[in-house]
Amino acid sequence: MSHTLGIRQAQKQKTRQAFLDAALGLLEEQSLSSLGLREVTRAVGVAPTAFYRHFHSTADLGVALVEEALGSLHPMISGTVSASGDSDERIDRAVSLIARHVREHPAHIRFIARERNGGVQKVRAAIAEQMDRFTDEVKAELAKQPESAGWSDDDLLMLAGLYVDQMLMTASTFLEAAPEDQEQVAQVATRRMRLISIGRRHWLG
Amino acid sequence: MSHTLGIRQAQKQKTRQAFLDAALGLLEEQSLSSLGLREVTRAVGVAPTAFYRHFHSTADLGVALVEEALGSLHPMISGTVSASGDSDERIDRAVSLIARHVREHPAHIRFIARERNGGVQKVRAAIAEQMDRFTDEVKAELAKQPESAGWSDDDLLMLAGLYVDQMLMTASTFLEAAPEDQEQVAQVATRRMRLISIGRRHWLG
DNA sequence: CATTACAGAGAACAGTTGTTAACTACATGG
DNA sequence: CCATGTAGTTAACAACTGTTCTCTGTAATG
Repeated sequence: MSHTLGIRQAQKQKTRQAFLDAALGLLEEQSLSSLGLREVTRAVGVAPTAFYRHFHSTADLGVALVEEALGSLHPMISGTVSASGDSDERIDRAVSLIARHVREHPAHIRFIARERNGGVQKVRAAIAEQMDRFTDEVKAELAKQPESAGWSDDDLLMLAGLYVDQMLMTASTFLEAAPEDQEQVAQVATRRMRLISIGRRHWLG
Repeated sequence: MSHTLGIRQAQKQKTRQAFLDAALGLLEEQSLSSLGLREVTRAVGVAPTAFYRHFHSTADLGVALVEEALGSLHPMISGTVSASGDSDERIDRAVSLIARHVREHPAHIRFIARERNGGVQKVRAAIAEQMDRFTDEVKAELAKQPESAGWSDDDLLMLAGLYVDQMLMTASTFLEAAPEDQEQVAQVATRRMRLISIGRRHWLG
């Protein structure tokens, strides 16, 4: 299917990745709508014009970052929902999975949380689309569980959305909390999830 | 207490308000971190240097906007929690209060939702502080209700935070939804709140 | 081996940015 | 009524922005 690509395309992808990495770094202290093209090329160590070989605009770069960031989030979310064990164990595992992901990819989380409501329409749309995708997957996973017997599609979607939003908010809270507060953030997040799970158990009837 | 202030200070406050209004308008299509000082003065119709008579920087302007936006949100939140009637009636009323607030102050909601995780540290901090204030008030209101008998302080705070976050997210969703989708957004938000309320009822024991 | 495609460099453009200093007009307080 | 304080103006600054056009080196192609 995909054979080893020539040293030319390889170098190009390498540079492109350097753009993404540099941008992600710069976006820790600002929003995408204030990210300048020259700023990025300077950080990469390349001429301003080289930017155009890879992206039409910084908004385009942002859309590419959405793919990367939410791509890395994908396995985390699946792992979160499909864990085995009883409800409390599943929740604990989910929260610590989130905590780990934030530790390993802080810039990705920051970017998504920031630009989800950010000033660049195309990026907001890209994030919304991917999050809808996630929600659908979570919904499918939830549907498999015995607790979901008798649930309508709409209600399952509602619950899945609630979980997904909660996960992103939890991740973002981890990100901004000082190291010594991480444990408390985890506890509050756990109790939130637990309350939602209880609501789920008593939803019908 | 506050007698009529001189025509001089009155004019100053008027100009200051013009800055806030203009900025809020400009921020519908960008984030605070990309808002330029000259951009704002141009929109107000005033010389760039006049800006410094009112704010140190655009970040400062942002902090002032937080006060204004969350000040307008304040009565809405109180009204939301302290409504009378049974649980479902209260939820319906809360959701339509939110919908109305979004209709009347869209720019405020957009600003808060956008800058809550935005690129300007001082503004993020100001929003977090005010939201914590709100959460405390909601917690106090919840504590008065009979359903909260036997609840610990920590759990009440957890629940209050869950409600507050949910309200802001609902508001932001209303904002981005097309007019014809507003009703469905309201329904999903209602069901989310209902599920949380059910979780609340069965939290103990 | 000759030709082509193309990633990146370099220079230049008009327009923008934040900040400074010295100014003007005028409401206010003594 | 005069002296003072101050909201807003004007002009100028160096630095920065996105974009265009031209050029160079070299991997890929036949």
